[in-house]
Amino acid sequence: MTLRKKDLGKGRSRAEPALTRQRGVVLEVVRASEHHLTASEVYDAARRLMPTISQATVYNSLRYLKDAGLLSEITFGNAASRYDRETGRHDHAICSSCGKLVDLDLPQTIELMRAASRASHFKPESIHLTLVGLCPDCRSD
Amino acid sequence: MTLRKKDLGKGRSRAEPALTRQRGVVLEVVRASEHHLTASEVYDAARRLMPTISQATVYNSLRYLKDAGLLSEITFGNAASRYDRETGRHDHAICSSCGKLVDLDLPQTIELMRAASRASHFKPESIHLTLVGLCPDCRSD
DNA sequence: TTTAGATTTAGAATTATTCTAATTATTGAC
DNA sequence: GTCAATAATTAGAATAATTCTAAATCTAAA
Repeated sequence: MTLRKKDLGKGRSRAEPALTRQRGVVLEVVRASEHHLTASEVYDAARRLMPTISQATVYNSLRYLKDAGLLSEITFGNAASRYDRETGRHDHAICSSCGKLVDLDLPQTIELMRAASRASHFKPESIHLTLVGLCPDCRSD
Repeated sequence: MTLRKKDLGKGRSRAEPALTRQRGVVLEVVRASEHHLTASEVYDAARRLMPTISQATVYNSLRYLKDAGLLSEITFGNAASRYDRETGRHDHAICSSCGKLVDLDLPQTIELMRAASRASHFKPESIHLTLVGLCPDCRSD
């Protein structure tokens, strides 16, 4: 995926700036965090670096960065999306008690993608696996 | 899970009606549908059977029925929840083009639950697997 | 330097869902 | 059946997450 110019083939070429200052800030915030921030948490942190940045720009930037493959979005249940600096395919575990969300990597998941594709007759694009359970801290309530 | 009386062990027992008329209507609507309705679609259909039912009651009923194990809730991305008459553990496939959502059953998923539990050290409760791809109708756009 | 198109901004709008307070229904006890 | 307690329903307000709008600003290319 190209991040800079886009050749239109005819007429004047379009301006397409790369990472703007605000997008850079949003990316930095996500990259700097140990855990997976919500848009609202990203907004709070970004404002500390750039006090004039707007909420809409944070949302737009998160979408842009996700589409550019520079971060990924995690959704679960009806909770707010969280953003992950990890962009390779991976799985998640979420604590049903405290909400803690961790990344994990199960090589077997990719096999299930093929099995799911066979069973559904869908042309596979991605697979999403989330374990729900009690995290180490919460299992000893 | 008991759906009727609850014995409190001391003092006066609590009133706890079983399936009320409106809950029955909501359950019927979900059971009657081939696909997976959103709360708003359930509300529309339920109103045809019981014109005075309120939006809040539909939400409350869906939650009640889910907790009672009579239907299940499907969430994906930031879209509205969908409700499924299928209550046993199963997986889903969702079309990235038209949004079609289908149930599927992969026996292997349960093994991944154990693997995920081992990798994360979470005490496993449930596992959620969703394939994203192109449905048969959309793969030939 | 000009200009087309992209980006940002503040704030309004939308959507899904939950909450509130008043009313109604149901249960179990008498 | 009547009564009191509790639960459920209702309409509408409130909340939360996200997207949209329209105007202002920036950027890159000509």
